[in-house]
Amino acid sequence: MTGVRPDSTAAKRGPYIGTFHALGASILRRECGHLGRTPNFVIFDDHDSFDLIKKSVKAILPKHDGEPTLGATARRREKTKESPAYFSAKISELKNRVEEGASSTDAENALVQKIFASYESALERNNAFDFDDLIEKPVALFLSRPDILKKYQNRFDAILVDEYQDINPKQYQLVRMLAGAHHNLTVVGDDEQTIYTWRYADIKIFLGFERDWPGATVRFLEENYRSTGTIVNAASAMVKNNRLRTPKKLWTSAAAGTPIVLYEAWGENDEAAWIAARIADARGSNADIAVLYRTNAQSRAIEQALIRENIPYRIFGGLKFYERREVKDAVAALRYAANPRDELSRERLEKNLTKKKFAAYRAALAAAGSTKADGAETMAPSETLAIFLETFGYMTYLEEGFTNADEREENIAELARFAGEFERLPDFLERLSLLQATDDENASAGERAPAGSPLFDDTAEKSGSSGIAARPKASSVPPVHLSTIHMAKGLEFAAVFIAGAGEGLLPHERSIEKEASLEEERRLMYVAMTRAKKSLSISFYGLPSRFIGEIPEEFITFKTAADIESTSGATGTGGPSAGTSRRFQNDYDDEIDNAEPYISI
DNA sequence: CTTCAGCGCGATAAT
DNA sequence: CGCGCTGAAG
Repeated sequence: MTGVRPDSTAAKRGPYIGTFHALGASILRRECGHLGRTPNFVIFDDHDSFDLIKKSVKAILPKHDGEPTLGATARRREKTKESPAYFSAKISELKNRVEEGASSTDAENALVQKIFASYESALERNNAFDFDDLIEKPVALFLSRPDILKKYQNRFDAILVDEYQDINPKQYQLVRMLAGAHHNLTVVGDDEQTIYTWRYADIKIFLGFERDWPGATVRFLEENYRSTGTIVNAASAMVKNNRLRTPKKLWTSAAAGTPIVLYEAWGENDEAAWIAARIADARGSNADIAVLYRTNAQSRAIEQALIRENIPYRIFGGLKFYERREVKDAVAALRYAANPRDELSRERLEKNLTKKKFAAYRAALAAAGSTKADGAETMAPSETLAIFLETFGYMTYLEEGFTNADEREENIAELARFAGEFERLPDFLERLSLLQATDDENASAGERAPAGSPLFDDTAEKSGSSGIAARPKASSVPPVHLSTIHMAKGLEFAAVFIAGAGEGLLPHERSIEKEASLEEERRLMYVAMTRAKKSLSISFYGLPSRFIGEIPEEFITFKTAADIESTSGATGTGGPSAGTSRRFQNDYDDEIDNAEPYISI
């Protein structure tokens, strides 16, 4: 979301550019006093808030322990109702939707409300907000305090929302409030690319724009300036199979270009090897290349293959850096130092690293803090981190307790390096909270650095260069981009590989039953395909994705692992039992290997 | 009261 | 692989 002031004030201040969550965090930083928090509040990530919800559930629900042998049935029951996961989803829904009629039964509702209330007070007690709060709490505040809202309405003379098809009701409520005075609102989006309904994105908001904003001007952009004719036509034909869509006729004046290459692999390692080999061939000619996949776990095989071929890559998202155990421990220590009310972090440290060591840490903090005017909260992050490592004997702990201690130590070192970029602990922690998966080394080169100015001049919101990344790279060729399809939204690459385009993965098995979620998977495939400018390759193993079958044959060149083997003079003339591709495989792929090759185009 | 080792289970997508 | 639970030892 972007807010602009075109007048003289704006010229000085510049536009604010940020995600909804970053904007919300900025607002809360200033206004948290109205919400029972102090400005050093922390932002709990999903994991933290889930833990907190679990505690609320445990405290409120009569525990149904009984016989230990009946654990299986109890578990099954937990899966549906009474489970922390259920309440977590409910609470998130309550925070993201705008109040309408209650849909569940009264009794169920009462229980949810009770746990919700308990969770909310726990958050406040911890001086914390969760992710959903970053939008929800500013909205709630603006509802009760129009005078505060006015201040923010005056901050922006114009607002632009990008990727508008993925806005959710609470975010929309925030936009309506901020644009409420001047109605100077521009939105950009494509309903065909809605891929976040599971985060409560609601396409009705997009479609209702003209109704909500009388006098709005709508411009259609049906000419595609990005991709070759082949890619545009193939993707359009595929996505036309969705029932829920607004008809459009996408076109391009670009040449047809090369056909889409479709590769049937034996298994995920063979697929990865094929992708890596093709990238190795193409490097130099294609400047930017991406490998896109549905689930983060798929990156592992591809990473290994790229390493084998000596191809530098950058991975986006995935097993998030800050979710690793050692990073979480260190961050918990920092959070606690900044915010002693953070019980969750305290408990983590006590449980993982013993209470005794935690007590030593707290004492060391107090000692260090007493030499400072403002206490420990304003220590430099590096300083606090050093105290943590020292008092917990953390490096020794890693070396003694883990086989991959080296890697974990490197992660700590990386965290320390990053911490060194910040002077104030709260700034560092906020950056970590919002950073999440979108770490990007390029930001330090200025490319993706936040271009906007702070929300208000008086807040010292330092935007240090971000970047937590640890991947080998060299050479002048840009590294290959690895990410989920979700994370590639809005990006483009000369060459794109879509990996794992088989039934079960894309569409994902958890989405094939309901039509709506299946159609979202199809839009996901559409997003993936249309990231490519010149060259698109799709690969799979096992059953090919139904979406592949929806691409007209004329756009596709088909290859199989067996083809590659016979043309490269290897033994085995195809057939699923050919053993030569074994060298790419490991034990996990057996079931997949034995599947019949099957193609329906 | 604290700590630790052992076991069984579940694991889409992410700000 | 990372968790929560268990039971037993420190």
